[in-house]
Amino acid sequence: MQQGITIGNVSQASGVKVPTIRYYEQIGLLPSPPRTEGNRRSYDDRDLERLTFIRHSRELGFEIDEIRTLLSLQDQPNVSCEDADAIASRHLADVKQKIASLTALQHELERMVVGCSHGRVETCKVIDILADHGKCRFHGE
Amino acid sequence: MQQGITIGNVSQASGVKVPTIRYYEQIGLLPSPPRTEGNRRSYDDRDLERLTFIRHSRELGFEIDEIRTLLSLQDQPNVSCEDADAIASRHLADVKQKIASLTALQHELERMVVGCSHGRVETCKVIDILADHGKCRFHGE
DNA sequence: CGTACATCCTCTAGTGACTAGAGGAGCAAG
DNA sequence: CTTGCTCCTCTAGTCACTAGAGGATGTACG
Repeated sequence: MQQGITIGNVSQASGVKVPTIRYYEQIGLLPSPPRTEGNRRSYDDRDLERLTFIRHSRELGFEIDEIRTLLSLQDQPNVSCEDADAIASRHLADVKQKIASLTALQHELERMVVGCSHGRVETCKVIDILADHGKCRFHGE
Repeated sequence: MQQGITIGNVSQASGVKVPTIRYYEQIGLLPSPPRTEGNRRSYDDRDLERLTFIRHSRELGFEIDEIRTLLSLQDQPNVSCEDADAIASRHLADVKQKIASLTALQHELERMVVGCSHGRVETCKVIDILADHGKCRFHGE
């Protein structure tokens, strides 16, 4: 169990930037670590794990509040994982929805770009479609 | 050419909320309209078109600065539409990238949810994968 | 032991694109 | 004339950071 890791090293190891780590501490997502004589933050392996968990969760698109819940669940191994399952499932539904919406958007943008006359603005499909909602097939989100 | 439209009506017609219209004016995206004697904003059809253009562009995910460019292009029908094409193409590339990333994310979340034991946290795949980056197949954006 | 230089500290303010709310004025209908 | 709606300005809050100022501490080298 390593102790006394500096913020710079825990940042490197976890992939979370130094100011972000301090920000997480400020909002209470990461516990305030003990300080050295010179007032520097002193982390241990447990903090590194926590930060890695956070970074990974953020990469997967979870919000800070969701991560708060997930972290507290992680600390209680005997509790039902129902809540974690619910958070992940809801998030999955969001992601699916977003993909559907973005795919519709992609088709619309393709139609715009392909239809572009590459000439003057007057005959440009890009501007044309944006100006006239009726010509657009995208009604997503 | 209708004139003297209230902010409420132009909001209804364009689908842009009243405070958002005022915000667009503040950041210079929409020109400041003339005022009535009672100091109310007085819009015309041209403003409505502009707002519709903006709303539609926002729905398609364009940023305000991009919309600024697109709007100024729309006002110059004889200019080459190269710039508009470039903006749309770049945006299309972004969207494709985002879809790819979200799709990878979707698979990872599915793996988490499906693998969930629906029992205690200790054996929960959701928490497990989040905690251990090595078990995750998602490494996107 | 001195001196660079890297790393750390706190604090405030800025980002994008709005949204919420306070506190007040104008306007149309009954 | 009053009720209730819309409108006005202004400030501050949202989310998840990021940037920068201004200063203290720690470390490597000569």
